[in-house]
Amino acid sequence: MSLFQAKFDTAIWEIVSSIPYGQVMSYGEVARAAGYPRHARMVSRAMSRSNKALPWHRVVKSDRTLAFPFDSKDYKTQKDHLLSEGAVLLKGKVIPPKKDTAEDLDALIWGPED
DNA sequence: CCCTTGACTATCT
DNA sequence: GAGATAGCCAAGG
Repeated sequence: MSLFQAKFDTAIWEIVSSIPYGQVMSYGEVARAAGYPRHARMVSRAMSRSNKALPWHRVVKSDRTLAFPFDSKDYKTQKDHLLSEGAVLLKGKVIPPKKDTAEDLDALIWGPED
């Protein structure tokens, strides 16, 4: 295992573990927060290398859609986890369950249909 | 080495 | 907003 992976993986795992219940971060945001800008594509690799239980389902693409193919099993698994945490998928985009701001209520009530 | 592969992104049309 | 395009960068063949 390369030295890069050793440090990179640890940094990534820490950030992913810090994502609050029901919330999400993009691969690029995680990479940046871990101190590795431009390494968005490495984030998924670091997560799949983890043997511990990581809330990987809280990591999505920069446009807030899921990274897996729509018909894949992984897509369904991730979606189920997010839904169970109170999030909602609108037009494929994850909407976190914050019900205390007018902005989010507007998104739920007036946002585009399915 | 050179080439290909991604659970990616920003920036054009 | 949906494609296309060009960067991105470690791994593995």
